[in-house]
Amino acid sequence: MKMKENSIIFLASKLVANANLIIIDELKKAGAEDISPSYGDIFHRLFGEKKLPMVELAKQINKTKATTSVLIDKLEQLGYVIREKCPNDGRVSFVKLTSKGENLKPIVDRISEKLNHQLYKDFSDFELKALETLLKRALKNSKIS
Amino acid sequence: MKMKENSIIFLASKLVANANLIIIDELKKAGAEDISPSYGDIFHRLFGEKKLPMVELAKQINKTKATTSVLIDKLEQLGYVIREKCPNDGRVSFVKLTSKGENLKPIVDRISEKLNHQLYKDFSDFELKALETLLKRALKNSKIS
DNA sequence: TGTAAATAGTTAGACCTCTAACTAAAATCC
DNA sequence: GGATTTTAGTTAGAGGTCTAACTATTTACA
Repeated sequence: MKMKENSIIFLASKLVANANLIIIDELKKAGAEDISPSYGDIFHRLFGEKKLPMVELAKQINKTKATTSVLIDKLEQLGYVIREKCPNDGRVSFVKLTSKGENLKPIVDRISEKLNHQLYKDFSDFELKALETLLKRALKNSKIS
Repeated sequence: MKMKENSIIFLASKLVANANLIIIDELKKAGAEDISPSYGDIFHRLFGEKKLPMVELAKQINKTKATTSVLIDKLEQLGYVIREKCPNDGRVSFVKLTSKGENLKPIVDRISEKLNHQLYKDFSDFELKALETLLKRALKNSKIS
């Protein structure tokens, strides 16, 4: 049972880092150099004319609302999203994609698919499922009690 | 085979994030509040009177040499490590722990062990091995070609 | 041998992320 | 109904990370 360093965490963090490198690389190839992987997650949640309050978006992308606010600043500057005041609740502002943002959908979808193909190309369905299940269990154990 | 978002990468990154939270928490409890998880990796490589050139250390902890240099600055300021000029090669400076640094070994070891116990508490040896193996394969596939 | 190329390390500037402190609006509750 | 608390969002300041540009030293090669 003994392991040199926390090798699973170590492996996982390297894997995530490499996946991010691939995504950045693909985005660059697709001409979307101003986008970084953090934004991919945001796009995912907003594709399809969805609009989300900042806090809700933050929760979904697993970032603090402060971080999310800054990310949206940047994305708004670049013209990918806009903020829209909620008429019912003066505190809330919705975030939604502009058409420039929606246009990124095919690119993001393709990158996501390509990434899956590359990372798990030699995995059987069973192995893929097993990896997912085991990670989920470790993740559950990692929740702060 | 189709998956909602890259769920494995998503799970992995959440797992790593949670593990880091746990580590930070434990370090705080142990009174080493000035240390963050990035440093844990550095300590691991240096425990036991080892001395490493900056570039070699950077490679081992999977960071750029620029980042490593800054991290070592901080650690040197705090008195955990020192730089030592190499007599044979004027370009290299070794990094090594001070006694204050070496004293952290039991704490870091205990945290690492505790983390393992928590994350994989309900894993059989087989499952643990499987997770490691599958991650290694995905990691290998993720290498930029 | 002497110039060019490679290597070790640092610094500057940028980006993502966090926590803490703040403003503004809404909900709660005597 | 008015004071308190909660909630949404932003801003400021800090830390970790990166790339690019730089210095200094060493190696290579012609």
